[in-house]
Amino acid sequence: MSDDARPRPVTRADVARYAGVSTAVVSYVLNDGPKAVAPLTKERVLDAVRVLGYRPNLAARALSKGQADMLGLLVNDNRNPFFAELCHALDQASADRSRQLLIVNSDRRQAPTSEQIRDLASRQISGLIIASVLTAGEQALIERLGIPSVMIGQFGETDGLSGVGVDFAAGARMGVEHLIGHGYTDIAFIGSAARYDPRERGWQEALGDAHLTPGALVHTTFSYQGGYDAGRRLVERGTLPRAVLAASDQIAVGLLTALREGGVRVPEDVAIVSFDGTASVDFVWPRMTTVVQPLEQMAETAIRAVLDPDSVPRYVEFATQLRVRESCGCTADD
Amino acid sequence: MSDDARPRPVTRADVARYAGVSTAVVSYVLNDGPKAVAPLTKERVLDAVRVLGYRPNLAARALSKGQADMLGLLVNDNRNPFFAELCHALDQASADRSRQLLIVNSDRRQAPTSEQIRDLASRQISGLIIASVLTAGEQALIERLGIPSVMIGQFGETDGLSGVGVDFAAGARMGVEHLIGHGYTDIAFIGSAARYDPRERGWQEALGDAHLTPGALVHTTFSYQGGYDAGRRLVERGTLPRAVLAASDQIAVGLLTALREGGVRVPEDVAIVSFDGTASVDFVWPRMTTVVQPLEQMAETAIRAVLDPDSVPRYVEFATQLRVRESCGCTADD
DNA sequence: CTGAAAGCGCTTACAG
DNA sequence: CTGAAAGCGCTTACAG
Repeated sequence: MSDDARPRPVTRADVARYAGVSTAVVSYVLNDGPKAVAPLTKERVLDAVRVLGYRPNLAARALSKGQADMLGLLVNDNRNPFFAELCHALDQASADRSRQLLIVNSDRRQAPTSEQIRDLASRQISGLIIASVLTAGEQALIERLGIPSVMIGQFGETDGLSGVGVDFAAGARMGVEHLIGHGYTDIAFIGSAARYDPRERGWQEALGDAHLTPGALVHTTFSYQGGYDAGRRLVERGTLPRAVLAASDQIAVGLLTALREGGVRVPEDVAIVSFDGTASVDFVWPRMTTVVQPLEQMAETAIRAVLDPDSVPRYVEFATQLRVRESCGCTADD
Repeated sequence: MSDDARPRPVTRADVARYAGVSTAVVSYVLNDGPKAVAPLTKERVLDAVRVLGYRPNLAARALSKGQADMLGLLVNDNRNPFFAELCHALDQASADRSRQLLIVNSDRRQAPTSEQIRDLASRQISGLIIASVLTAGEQALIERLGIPSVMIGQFGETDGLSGVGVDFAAGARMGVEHLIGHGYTDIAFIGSAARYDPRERGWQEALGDAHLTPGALVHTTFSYQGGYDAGRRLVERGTLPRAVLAASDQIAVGLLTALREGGVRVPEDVAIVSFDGTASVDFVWPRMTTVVQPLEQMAETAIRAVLDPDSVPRYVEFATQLRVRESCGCTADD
């Protein structure tokens, strides 16, 4: 229905008139403050609200309070399965706190991130969650605007902003140690070189502790295509590692495709452990053993960090968990 | 940075004072109307805006205009790859029209869809895009609220609301005809029974036209798990079809996993064509031949339908396109 | 072409 | 415990 004839909406004044009180009292009732209201008056007001089907105009409320009940989320691309799950978890966590999440893809055409940040600010958002990599200038802008904000899923602490993440290095160690437990000694790492990745360090350390020499180190992009390209390179090189730790599920899936295409069997020829624990890798074949990030908890913590900063440490790091499937060489009934 | 000390923001009054004009003139300049402004005055205002770094308070604007520059999107679960791509396309199309998209997952805990619709309305959204199945009551609510709205990606026309979709039946026919072209005669369909699916009809018709008897018809849910379950059933039954049309990419991926797990080769034993054309199925092995929905065009049209209803027919149906890969039996260099 | 002013629907300090 | 009133930052009909 594309009819523009909106019915005149019920306003607070209507409710006040119906209940025989002032609009202030209606506010006191609806907001549970800042003044107390006599029980009977309260009943009358709630009744009026019910009868008239009243809903506060949230734009008016936002103007009046100088703050909307919306939270911004900056994400590079919501289609990436990991970030899709993160968006979903954050949306749920926001809703649990009666906030609407404004998801902004920072890969939008012709929209510099700094513009998007300013736009969110002009919408009076009461907090900002950042799930994409920012420049120093963008971080400074956020601080200048004074928006409570938190980075989620990034590496380690960031000077200006508070953050929620996982112990990437420990997670990677866990993955590599599992591969070592299978008896593999030639274990490669496929990840990104864009920034220093603690997963790479975890891989190295686990191998060092086991007195193994590091296998191939392949740098690529965080995408299916990146994993695929890395896999092709390994296949063409002719010397395949016995096992691989992939820095993300997407890389692992691309790798898997390249290996199969090259006639390489997984896990018989090359075993894989990936990172993230998205649902999608439970439906590839062989099913992927993966280091799981606790997204729900991370999301819940991030929302709290933004709405109630003092209740959360400046940097919160969660532990990961290994979800064992078949890509590592375990069998379904291990 | 979780500091709540927001700097006092620059308001329209500041700009007016700096430029030596009234706030009305500032509005005329910024909104290009409704009154004309002398070129020199305009320059002075724009200068003031630049110097002061002024950004309009969008909550105030929304209150004043009775309409926010935001569009709502109702989607069942943004993690589903197809809907993730749809969200992304709609986000981009909204941004192209200077609107912010408010994505609402209708699978939120304890949040009836009708409440979510009312909530969006109270935020003064100027339009609603619906990518999930609504009850009659929910549709009626939307009409009652008078929000311009459009359904996207659903089956055929819906009485009340306008819509944008694809010709599902023709797409399915195209997929089945491709399989027939490979010489397969035993072609199954895996889809959902929740509502009548035109893809099922397209499958039947294509077979009928080729004088083939329909293969197995398997009803399941639209998910990886649904496809997996359907695949297991086929494998356990022992009589595999020679080819399958899957009603969605997710179903196809789940099916693929179940088949491989059962030692069935794709496409040598069972060929698959799927529906949707999401990016993810280009990175399974074998890569999936799929019927592609033109999401960008659909998204752009849906946004237009909501912002400028008269420029778009009440129901717009796009054609699909076959993306040929290897799961159907074609070889990489076909 | 420009401005003074009312109004959008809330919140909240202030007074009673 | 309740209310009259100012104010949030815009837009826009009205007057000049």
